[in-house]
Amino acid sequence: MKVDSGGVDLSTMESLQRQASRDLSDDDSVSLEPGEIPPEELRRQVAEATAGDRPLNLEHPGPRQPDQAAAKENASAAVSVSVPGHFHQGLGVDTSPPELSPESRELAFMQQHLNAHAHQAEWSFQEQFKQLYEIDDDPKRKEFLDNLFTFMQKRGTPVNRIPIMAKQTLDLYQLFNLVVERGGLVEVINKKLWREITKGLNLPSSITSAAFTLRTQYMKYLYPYECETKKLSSPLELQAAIDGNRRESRRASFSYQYGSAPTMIPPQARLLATGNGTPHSASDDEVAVISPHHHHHLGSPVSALASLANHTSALEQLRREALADGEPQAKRLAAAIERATDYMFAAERAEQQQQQQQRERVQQELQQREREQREREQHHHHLQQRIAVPQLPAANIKIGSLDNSDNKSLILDMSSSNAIGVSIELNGVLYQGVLYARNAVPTLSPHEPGPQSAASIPRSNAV
DNA sequence: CCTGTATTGATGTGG
DNA sequence: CCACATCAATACAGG
Repeated sequence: MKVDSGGVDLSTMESLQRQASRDLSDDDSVSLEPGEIPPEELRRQVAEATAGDRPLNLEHPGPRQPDQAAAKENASAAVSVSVPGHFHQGLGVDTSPPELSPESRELAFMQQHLNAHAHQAEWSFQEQFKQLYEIDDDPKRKEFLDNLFTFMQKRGTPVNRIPIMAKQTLDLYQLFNLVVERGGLVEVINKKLWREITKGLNLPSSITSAAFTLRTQYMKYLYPYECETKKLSSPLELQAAIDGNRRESRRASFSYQYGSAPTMIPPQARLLATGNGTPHSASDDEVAVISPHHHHHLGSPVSALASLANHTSALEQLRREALADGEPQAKRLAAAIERATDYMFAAERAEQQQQQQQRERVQQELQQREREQREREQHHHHLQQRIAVPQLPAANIKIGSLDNSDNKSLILDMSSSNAIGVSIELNGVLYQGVLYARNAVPTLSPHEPGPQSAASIPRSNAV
């Protein structure tokens, strides 16, 4: 009934999966306890299923996506062995342990680590990966996916699920190619080339929101990689492109979150998304201290934004709780948090721009001073240091006197990448606590779905 | 059951 | 009318 994307009949896979789910209940060979199946056996089974000879009895249909079988319970055993990087390797060959690239090995390690704590949550993920690898035989696909997943893993936003579109796993490889062919995500948005992309992906036209969905998925799963490997655009350009398309009067959202927090930032906190630039809106009685001396492991704008968004989502939670309170004071607190959030993004963006400029300056200056050795060295050193300034939003953000009328203060300790210490003083009463990131960045926590839940842009993404 | 999240598809809107 | 943005409906997972 469906598309043939890339030479492989996907309907085959569907029926295979359906049958697999049927077999689930009455085949003992796989419904073993986790750990009982020797790796060789698992690999063999995966290979068999992969080769299409016989369905892998590890699936059951999920009501939401009947075609996306996702068996957790019975599949858990297989999971620890079948790491994404392996699937293609095991394709119809199995027998000997596949040669793994260092990346794959790392991935494997991490997955195993993860699975040790989360057998359950992992199968659908594995299944989705398998499908993605199997869409066709193109060796470049394997290479691309390996690189992509490794990259995402390293930057702290591991791909824990494959997006679904039109009841099929979205072919990230194909999507990436199609977009890059057209000059990258920003170009595609600006030139409105989504139609071509959806055609290229054989997506049915019934998905009227295809353009939007593809864009959001791309931003989540592929854009960082595009930035890294193709350097076709910058996040700021992307934001500008999105803003350019945004409809008037609609609520702007801080769309580009780099695979992190959902978009529940209140409208007031979104001046950044409105396009007219600089963070102006903060009232004079607010003070934001942004001190970027916290070194982030990746030091890229990408991770900085992700981290920032993490923090922000926690803040947003706080804000809502305050809002839900109903007390006038709490409401004002909520407003204050909004402004704090606003400030954080503003500051972050400003800082990134600044650093971009610095980098450019560095380039120029380095060329200029080619001859004057001594001076050059000084500058070099100096500028190197400036480059090295980490881009994490802030170690400490302090907003004082948030309201003219009362004495309040909000202090955010963001020195940890996974938690925010929050101290709020309201009329002499001190409220204090720690907000833990819901999507802890590099931590492989069993139930923590990394980017997938976090990065989603779709609507009701309340944290 | 409730909440959070993911996905789909209807509807609205600007060009 | 097309192409896209937005949002409501729906459904699963986990607490």
